[in-house]
Amino acid sequence: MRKRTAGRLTPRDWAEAALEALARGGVEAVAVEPIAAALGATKGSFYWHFANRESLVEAALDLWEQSRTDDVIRQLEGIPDPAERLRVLIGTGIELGPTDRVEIALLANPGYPPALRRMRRVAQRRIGYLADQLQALGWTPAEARDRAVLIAYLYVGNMQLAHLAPRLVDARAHRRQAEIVYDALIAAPRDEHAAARRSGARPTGARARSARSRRA
Amino acid sequence: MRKRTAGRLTPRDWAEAALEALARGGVEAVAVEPIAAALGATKGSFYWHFANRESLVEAALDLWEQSRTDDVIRQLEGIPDPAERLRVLIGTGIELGPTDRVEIALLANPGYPPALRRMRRVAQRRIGYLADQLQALGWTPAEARDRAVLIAYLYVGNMQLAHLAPRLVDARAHRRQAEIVYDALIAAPRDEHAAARRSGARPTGARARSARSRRA
DNA sequence: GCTCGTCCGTACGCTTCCGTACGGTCACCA
DNA sequence: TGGTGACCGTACGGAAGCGTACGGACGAGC
Repeated sequence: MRKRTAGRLTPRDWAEAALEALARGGVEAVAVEPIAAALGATKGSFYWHFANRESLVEAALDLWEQSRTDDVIRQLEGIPDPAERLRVLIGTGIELGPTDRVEIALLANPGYPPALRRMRRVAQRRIGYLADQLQALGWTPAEARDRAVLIAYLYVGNMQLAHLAPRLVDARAHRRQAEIVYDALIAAPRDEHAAARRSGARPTGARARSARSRRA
Repeated sequence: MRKRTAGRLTPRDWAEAALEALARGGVEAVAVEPIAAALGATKGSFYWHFANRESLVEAALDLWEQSRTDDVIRQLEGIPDPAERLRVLIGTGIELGPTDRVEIALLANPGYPPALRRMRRVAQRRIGYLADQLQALGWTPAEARDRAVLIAYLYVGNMQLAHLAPRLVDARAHRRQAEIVYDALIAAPRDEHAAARRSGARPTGARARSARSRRA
């Protein structure tokens, strides 16, 4: 819905406007004429910068892919501790999830290969990165990968359901659930210190409870 | 793609054909003329049975909703043990997930209220049912609900990613991951017998491993 | 065998969108 | 200050799909 600021439009302007349309209504909403109207321009401008609608969709998808991989990973590079990286990723990831309507829209188009390719790449990079962090925490490569896949499932599922039924994902419930996930799938296999730290800070939490019951 | 069998078509015929279109290409693929062609009929027939395209989409959605709630639950009623019910649900649920392209297609249309309503109902019934089973296993209502939500996340995420990258979900990996989920989120909080049984049957598994490390 | 209601085909207008053709505008540079 | 090329608007043709109008076929009941 942005209006044109300067007199001239760049391909980037069109791609960003297309990304907004993508977030609103999926691939089918990336239509040249409505986007042109939203930009305060006409098709004459569009077909100067792009060959056809297809290339506009691909440009928008590229923008999205980059924001979901490189940008996120670069942002996490500042955090030295892999456990903390995972915490931030789980937290902000799920926090950011509901707002990422583009991904929701993309998950929808089973028959659109360009979107499929990018989703696949994003998923693989996510899982690879998660597995690396888990290995750094002491999990074997095989265990790390299985757990990374499960975390990716949780991420996607949470995003979808948060969008469907926001009540499921209020802040408190989300914190509780994140804690369960952390204890159940992430917590280092041989690092009882961290677990004790968390249990100490939150003595009635799930971890302390399940640990107790397991020792009983 | 079914052809017309008898001379006359029923609304049910149209709804089922629409459901197939829904599975293939999402809501936007539910178009009157193509479906009429697939049925070997024309729009003249369609507009006799339905007021407009909208009502056809809703009929298809109703068909889907029923198959995802009542039908599944009724099928599980035959299993007496709640733990076994959950095992079957996790197993066949994830097994059946990748084939359920309708749900994938529906998750895609954030801006379509009729689909949203039904997805919400399905999600809530799923979570409620899962929570009931978990309570029957000894979890408190609050814990059962959090875990049920997480399992629903896993279900949806698995379905999505299995569709995206089938290699992530080969049978072996899926079995391993299901076991991790079972141990981490489901296994009864006070029932160490079941855990021991599973550990005995699969001594090098994740549960035995993490249990050992937790006792160390 | 006639009638009537059910069911379906054909034909049409309307809208939305894609892509093309072509002419106009404006900055910049020689 | 005239020209050039980047940029954009207008106008058009075509395709796909929605919904309507209307007429024909066909079986059930009288």
